Amino acid sequence: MSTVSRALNGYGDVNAETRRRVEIAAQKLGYRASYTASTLRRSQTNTITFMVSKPWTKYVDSYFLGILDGLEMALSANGFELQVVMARDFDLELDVIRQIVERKRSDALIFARTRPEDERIDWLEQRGFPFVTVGRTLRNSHSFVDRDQVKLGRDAVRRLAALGHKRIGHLTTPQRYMYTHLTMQGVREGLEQTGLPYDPDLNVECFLSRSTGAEAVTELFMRGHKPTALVCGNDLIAISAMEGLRRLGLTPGQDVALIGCDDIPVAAHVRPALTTFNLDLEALGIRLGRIVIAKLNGESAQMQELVPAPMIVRQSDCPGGDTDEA
Amino acid sequence: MSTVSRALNGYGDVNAETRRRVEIAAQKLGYRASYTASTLRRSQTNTITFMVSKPWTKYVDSYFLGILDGLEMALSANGFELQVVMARDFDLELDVIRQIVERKRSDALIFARTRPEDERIDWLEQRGFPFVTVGRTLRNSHSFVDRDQVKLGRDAVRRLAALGHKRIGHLTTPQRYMYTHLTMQGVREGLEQTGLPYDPDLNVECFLSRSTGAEAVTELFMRGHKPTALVCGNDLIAISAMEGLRRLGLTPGQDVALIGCDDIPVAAHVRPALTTFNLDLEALGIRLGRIVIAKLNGESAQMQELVPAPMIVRQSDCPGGDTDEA
DNA sequence: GTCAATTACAAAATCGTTTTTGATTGTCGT
DNA sequence: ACGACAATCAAAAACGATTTTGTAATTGAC
Repeated sequence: MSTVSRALNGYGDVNAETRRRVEIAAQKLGYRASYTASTLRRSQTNTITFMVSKPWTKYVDSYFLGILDGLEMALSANGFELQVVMARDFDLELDVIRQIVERKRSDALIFARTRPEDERIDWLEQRGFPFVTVGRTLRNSHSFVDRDQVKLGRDAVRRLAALGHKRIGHLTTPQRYMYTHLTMQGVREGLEQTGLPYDPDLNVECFLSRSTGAEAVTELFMRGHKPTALVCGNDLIAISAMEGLRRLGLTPGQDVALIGCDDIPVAAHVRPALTTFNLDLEALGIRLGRIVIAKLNGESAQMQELVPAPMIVRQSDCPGGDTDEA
Repeated sequence: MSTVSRALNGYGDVNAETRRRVEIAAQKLGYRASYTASTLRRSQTNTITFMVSKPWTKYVDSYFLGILDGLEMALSANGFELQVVMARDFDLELDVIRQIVERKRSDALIFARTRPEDERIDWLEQRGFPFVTVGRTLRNSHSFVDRDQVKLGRDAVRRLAALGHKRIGHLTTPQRYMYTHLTMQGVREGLEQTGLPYDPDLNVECFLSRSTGAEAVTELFMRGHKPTALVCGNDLIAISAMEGLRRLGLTPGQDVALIGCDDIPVAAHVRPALTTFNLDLEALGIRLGRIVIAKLNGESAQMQELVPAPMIVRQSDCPGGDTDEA
């Protein structure tokens, strides 16, 4: 029995001939070690858990799936299995985490959509349970992978400014999330660098769970500060904003420039084709996997990586008619 | 020890006072039964596994996530946990399934994207492992939930025919999948019912993993059979097809009518707004969960449910200029 | 008051592995 | 020829729960 175990797990102390015999017997009998029993004995699950949070419904589109794709690749290459669990509501997130950690269901945890102050991170740090996040927090005391949101915001504004725009609106993602704040910071920096004034009234917060870009545009124009360009927190917001502009009798990509974010599949196919920021989600997932594995191998240092988000220029970012002077 | 177990699991044979003491002690110590040990002893995992298959990358958008949302709801309400695993490639699907079944990681399996002849189903049926699929097969010998694809294809054609179209193209999803064949059957039935001839040359197969609608349109028009309307296997194909039509100098929703499928979030925001078929993925997930639970409770009958897919009429299905007679 | 039944808890067996410890055999050097 | 050592394998302990079986105290019936 013990010999079989050692043979199948490739340990020493077992004759080559014996090992072979064990292997063909296992093959013939269709024997595989019970995952449960194995996990119980060696106290590690060989499983990494990715928690996907609300709102993760169809509106977030590709975001999680892309990451998971890369992550699975990195993990399975190292003998780990990827498990995905979902928290149906914000309130349930911590419960889900506790369930996993306290019942010892996983070796490490990964989750995205970090908040500026994130209780999930506090809780995990306190217990010393290994985890990595997609996204930063205010403290940044942990390991993470993130897109360079600040640069992204800066780049968007600088491009629009270079095209001659003077009043640049920002349809932001929910301020609950840290990445929104980083983007906003980038936008401010971009304005500063190009000598444009920062006007908080040009920001409107949108939801992730509904296409609220159109409403945001209406709101923005009703306030009276008519922007000639819009930085949009994601592509869906941008596409919905186009709709809102049309309702106001404006032509998106002609009267008002738009820049989206994420480069979802339809971004290239809408009219005008959306200028946006791409992100190699799969690569991000792979990095995530590498960091987790390093952590489980005893690497105790914080590993923090920022990945670039290149701009994909299409047609929606038209030159800016400066309506004040023109 | 045994008393503690029975107290915490709510069994009899334990004094109310003792139970209370156990509970507060557990609370104070933060004790939770190890999932692994518990699973080993009672030989059931209380976990249902959903396998998501290739291509499941960003192009499939919301499909899986919507189902998972509903499924999680149904399962957690019954004390089951949902686990998601991914097969990175078609070849790996069976391996993943074997891994789960043979290593006893899960009580039941769910997966989508069934094929006309599906070896996964054969394998599972042979071992008697509980499973439910999203989608049918040629034999339909198992439990499933599916959208009424035939009716969907029929409805699409009938609507277009009623609008005066005589040559209706079909940009199909990959023929590898069963649902594609069912839709095609529906399209044929629709043509029959409206007295239109069926011309296989008006079908073009598209990919899920890339936006190939535009190429398909080019192909179709190069063949010489210029359709005045297009039934598209999914919304992304439809939106990409619009692009292809424009390249040919045609105006989608005016020169050529389009009907998509799935009602992805942007469908309402593109120009022309896409007429498509909706599907309540969450409800589908809930049904899925109910069936699985019934199966685990010893229900041995095949449970097969078809859910309707209502048409969402927007602007892309314009009246048909019949170019032959006009 | 005696015996059976009930209640409440404790002890021991069990689930299927992995790991530790123990035992047997053979080899080698001196 | 003897002990040391290596190579193999077998036996037993351990992982942390649940379930079965056992036991003591209490209750109830006659």
